[in-house]
Amino acid sequence: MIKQIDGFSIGVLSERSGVNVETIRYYEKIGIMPSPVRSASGYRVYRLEHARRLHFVRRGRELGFSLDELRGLLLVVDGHTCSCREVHELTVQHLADIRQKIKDLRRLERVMSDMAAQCTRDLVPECPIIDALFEMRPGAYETGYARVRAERSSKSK
Amino acid sequence: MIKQIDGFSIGVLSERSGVNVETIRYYEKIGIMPSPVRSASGYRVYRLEHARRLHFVRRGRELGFSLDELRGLLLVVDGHTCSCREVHELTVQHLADIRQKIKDLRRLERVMSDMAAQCTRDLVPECPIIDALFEMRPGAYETGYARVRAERSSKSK
DNA sequence: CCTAGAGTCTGTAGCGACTACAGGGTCAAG
DNA sequence: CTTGACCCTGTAGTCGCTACAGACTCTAGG
Repeated sequence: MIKQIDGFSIGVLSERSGVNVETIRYYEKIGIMPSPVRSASGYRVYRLEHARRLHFVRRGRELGFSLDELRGLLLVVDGHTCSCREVHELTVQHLADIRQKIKDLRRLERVMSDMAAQCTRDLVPECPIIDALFEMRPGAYETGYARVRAERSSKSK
Repeated sequence: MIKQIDGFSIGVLSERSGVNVETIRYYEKIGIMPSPVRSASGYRVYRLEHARRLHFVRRGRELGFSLDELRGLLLVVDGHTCSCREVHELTVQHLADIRQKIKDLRRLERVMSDMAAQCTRDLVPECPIIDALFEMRPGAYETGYARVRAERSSKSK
């Protein structure tokens, strides 16, 4: 049975939470983590509540919340002003972002695997991957610019 | 029929490529884009080859290549030292990264949507989303740290 | 008791990939 | 000749850390 009596150092907190020592100090500096009590020699002394909070932050980061979003969530946590609706909204928005990102990455995956598949590896001097990167897909970037360009060109002619 | 006679300004290149003016200058500074000829008044004068190259870079960025990776690809492009194998390797590695990212995001999506679904929105004072963030999943972070922590704790006892 | 090594402190600078000014010069239209 | 859009350089800011430098403190071994 391990007795964790009172406080522990930043190094222990770091190991316990898996968050880098420097990162913990950084979190303190930007107000994500509260300034803990200091020992006589100026060392930070943490308690279980800090570990709990830091775990919350780490978990939130893993789930892709920005530190700013976490700050908001922590306000809810701290102030018991549990405006559950806001939290829910943030979560749903975040979820939508994730789904969009997945969609984008899937499209990307398709393009990349096509590119890789076309490569014959050293058989021809031309590289289809390089070519694919150079290739202009019409309509991709010309949604708004083509017109402006045409105007410009005819004007400057 | 539009005649693009000779050179064009950074603004035109920006519109044409969809890359920010500042970003183009930044690319020049870090050696991704070559320094173009200057007009008498010091304005950058670009040519089609620049547009082509910038398009390449933009496309690569869209596909998630880092500027450093693109630098490598551009070396291949420039030096005709088309070591196709390297390009292919880079692409395959990149593809693997993308697939991993998709996997991670899917897991994330599941967790997030579970969290959102559990939320009863203002019915109870406890917020299941917040709770979920606080919740310690055993085994998630304790792969390497638990042992170390146990050692430390028993040592420092 | 002394010393070596590990841990901690503050503060600053760096990363990637930009973006946003500030404070100037230039150019074309009216 | 003025106005406004464009361009120039250079620097500082963004996000979320990470990596020092240079100093202090603590602990275990000899």
